Amino acid sequence: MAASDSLDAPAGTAGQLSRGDIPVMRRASLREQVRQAVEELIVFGKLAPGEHLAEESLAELLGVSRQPVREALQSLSVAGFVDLRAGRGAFVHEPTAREAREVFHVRALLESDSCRLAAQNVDDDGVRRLEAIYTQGHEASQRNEDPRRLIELNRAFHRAITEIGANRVSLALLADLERRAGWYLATIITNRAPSSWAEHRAILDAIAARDADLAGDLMLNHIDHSRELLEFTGQ
Amino acid sequence: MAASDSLDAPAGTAGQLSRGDIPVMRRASLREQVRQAVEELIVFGKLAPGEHLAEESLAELLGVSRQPVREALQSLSVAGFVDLRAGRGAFVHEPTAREAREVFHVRALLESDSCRLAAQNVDDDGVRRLEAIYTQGHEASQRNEDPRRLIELNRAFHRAITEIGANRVSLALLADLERRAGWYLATIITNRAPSSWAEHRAILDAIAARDADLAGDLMLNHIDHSRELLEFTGQ
DNA sequence: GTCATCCATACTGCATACAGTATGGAGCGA
DNA sequence: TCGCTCCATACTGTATGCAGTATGGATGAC
Repeated sequence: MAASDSLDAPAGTAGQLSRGDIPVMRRASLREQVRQAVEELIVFGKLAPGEHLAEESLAELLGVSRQPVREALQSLSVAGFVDLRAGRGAFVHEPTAREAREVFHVRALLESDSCRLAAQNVDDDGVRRLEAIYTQGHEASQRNEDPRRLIELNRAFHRAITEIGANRVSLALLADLERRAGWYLATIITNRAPSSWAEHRAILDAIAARDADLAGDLMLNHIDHSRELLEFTGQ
Repeated sequence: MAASDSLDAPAGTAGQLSRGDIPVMRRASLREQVRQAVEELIVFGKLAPGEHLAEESLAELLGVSRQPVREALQSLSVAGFVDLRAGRGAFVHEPTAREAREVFHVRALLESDSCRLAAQNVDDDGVRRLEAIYTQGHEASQRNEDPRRLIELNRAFHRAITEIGANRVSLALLADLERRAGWYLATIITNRAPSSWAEHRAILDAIAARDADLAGDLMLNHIDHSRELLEFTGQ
């Protein structure tokens, strides 16, 4: 890391340091902390779909004033976790099976494209990074480790590909879609497909071979295939 | 419309009316009005990229308090029109050529998919609606009408297809992307391709024939093709 | 003249205050 | 018993107040 290099240098030659090289713990804004807290409450089911989120009571619960709570709720509204009814306030969004399918569909589109881009942009270092995650995931999967770890590794693999694809707009959209998808998985989706590391292997090979079309098609099938295995409650 | 039907009915039988059938002018919230006002100021170049948007002065300019301005700025930040720097406030976002390309790319992806869905979902009424817009656009284009009307018709055609495609998640994302794209077109893009109604004709035919794959491919080429004709300033 | 330090300024982020409105139930009449 | 009206309540939307911090220029040291 550049910062530690500079720290190793003799005192007085710290001029190489640039802004942010030595970050200090800067507490995130209250509205951001509130946002994360409320999102977790929703994702973990502590706040049920349809529930009215009164600003005052939420503020008291979290030990802050209404203001940051308001702003957090508006942000969560954009992300699809709550609905704002004019004059009524915020209510926990009630996801439908249709909506879940749509989110997964769009996610498949964007990830497939990112995968295509990744195959075009990837360098040897990127391939090594993917290999490392794949090995971890493959082994963890075969050893039947903790499901949460498996999910985490699965996400890591997908995110790494998206980052190599390097379309920041797509990256930002996918971040939101993934969090929504995670919520759906935790609530209205009763049965999820196991992540297939055999398919991941094929995708990785296509990327390593810089075969963009193949990589994109494989990823599309990979996600759409798993989507068909999902079972939705309701609708 | 259901409302007028009911209004034609004899007095006293108004029980058929349901919520919202007779909407009254309900002023949008201040934060929403501020949001739109500031977005227009940015899109029309009244506020230059990089400019600092101080809450107080904006509030005074618009005749409201800081509160709705704050909330509007946060909303505009999510939409990509302003950047929020912690402790510094809001600055008009400075779009790059790369970012513009990425937005157009993602837009092409989503619209192409919507087009595919449209070809699967469309009914005869939908085809007629597209035909009507096409005819208008084609003729207006041949008569070389006001560029703003041409742009409007072009948008109408694309939006109609997206609506027939009926993926609401995609629809919402595209609405945002289109507004960003409009801004880029107005600022950093110096030369835009004329909308091709010949290509629109082919897309419409594919939808009418319910040929989803062809429709999707045509739309992808249509947008990606026009993207290549764009010339960007900077970067 | 150059550089570091200090401070006045301006503005954000959060808290509080106030006015207006949606809502559900009590009360009243049929 | 049923339905309408009216009102108390609770909560949102907006305004204002206050404390903390980033910034740029003035001031002084070298």
